[in-house]
Amino acid sequence: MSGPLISLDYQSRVPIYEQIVNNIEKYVALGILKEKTQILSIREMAASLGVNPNTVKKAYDILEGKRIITTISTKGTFISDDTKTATKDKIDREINEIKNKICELTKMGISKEEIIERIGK
Amino acid sequence: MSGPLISLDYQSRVPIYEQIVNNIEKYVALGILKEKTQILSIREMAASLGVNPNTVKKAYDILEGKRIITTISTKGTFISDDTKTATKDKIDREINEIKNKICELTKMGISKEEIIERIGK
Amino acid sequence: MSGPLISLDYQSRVPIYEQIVNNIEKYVALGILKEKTQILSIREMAASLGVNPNTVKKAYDILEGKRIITTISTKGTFISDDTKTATKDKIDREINEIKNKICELTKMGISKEEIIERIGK
Amino acid sequence: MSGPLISLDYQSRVPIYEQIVNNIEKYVALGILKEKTQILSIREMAASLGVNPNTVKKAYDILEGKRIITTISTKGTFISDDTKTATKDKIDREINEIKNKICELTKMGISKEEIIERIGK
DNA sequence: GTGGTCTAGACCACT
DNA sequence: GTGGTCTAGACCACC
Repeated sequence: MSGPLISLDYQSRVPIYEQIVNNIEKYVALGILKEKTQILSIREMAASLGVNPNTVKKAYDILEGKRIITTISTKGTFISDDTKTATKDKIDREINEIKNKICELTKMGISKEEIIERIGK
Repeated sequence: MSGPLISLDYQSRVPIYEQIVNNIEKYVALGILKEKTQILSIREMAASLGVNPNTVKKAYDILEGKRIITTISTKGTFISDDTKTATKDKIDREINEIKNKICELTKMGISKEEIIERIGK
Repeated sequence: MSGPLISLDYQSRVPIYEQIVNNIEKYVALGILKEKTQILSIREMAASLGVNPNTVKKAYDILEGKRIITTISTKGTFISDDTKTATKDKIDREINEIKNKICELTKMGISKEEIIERIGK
Repeated sequence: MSGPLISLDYQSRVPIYEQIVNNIEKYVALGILKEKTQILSIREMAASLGVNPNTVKKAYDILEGKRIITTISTKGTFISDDTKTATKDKIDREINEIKNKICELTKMGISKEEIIERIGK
């Protein structure tokens, strides 16, 4: 079994397990990982990334807490039946962060027009 | 001597000294801390925040490296004479992050119009 | 041949074979599965639950040990002639667990009256 | 620094880290561990229980997820400022479990009076 | 000293 | 084979 490429940055302050979480979250949001799809087993994922299985386990635990994946012992790990809420949450969070940043910029005296112009098309 | 409120999040992965740096950088960019203004001494800042003076020292060292503040022996610590470049850098970084986030959202299938609408005015 | 619905929770820490045991124990105690009734064969049960026959085998072995079911070679598997002791044991265990829980609640400062009220009728 | 005794059962199917969670949850619900109290550090707790620090870490992570404790890096671990909701949740769960058990018993043909009688006063 | 992360590897139960 | 737990111990940043 294979899967989409997960990219890790070992220099980042973001821990490996969280990068794995973010990557999978992103692929689910992008629709690349579809509901009920089986994903790599902990051992496979660990081998493919060159990290320790425990690190992958921690990532999977967090994803399970976020209801993005479901784990069936001795069967494997699967994308949840319903990923819509999780995806919606992620989008909401992103929109909010953009709002905050724009808010900060306007407080610094940058006009909305200027922001839009600088962001480009 | 007092100063604008610096907010610390002890749960954050961002170290305290860096949060202090970010806070002061922000207040300078916002024009709340103006050029040549004297800011709290290391000891005062440490006391007001309830953190170790070494932590504040580290923050001030970094701010000095970024030429945002200047320490004059026996006189105290002051916002630099020229904060324009530092502010410009910060704005550039913010704009870039917004760009990235918008890029991610469009990849998730959210149209530019929808993003604009959801951000509001 | 069919039978009452057996519900499995793959997320539970309780192993599948034990969940099967508990389900059948419960149906016997409830009188839904009556004495001398024939139940599904290992293969049928396995197929109907979508689990491995070995898992069902293990459950049936345990039930047989508890004298709740009896297997007659080439004939099939049946609820035992006498299920009263098994049922009585199960009730005793339940009562005990309720006692323990009430005990914990009172230690937390919840009065007997409050517990009774909150449980309802 | 010391703290209330935490009892572990190594034979139990309930993992060590979860037993630690349950113990601390219980002490908080009982009011033995009060809000803002500092609890044993990961290393101290590990030493006092004779388990690995990672096991304690996992327990503390879960408790933090349940907002029962708060961790301040380099400072230590503390009972949350507000434990009322957590305690209320725990009580609600207990009540619910009692309800379920009573429900099962009545379905087995045990009358409410009989249950009350057997539980005792 | 504190917590946070990660590795390496073991053992277990379940299927 | 799978996931679940646990140990032992390392290294790190922060304070």
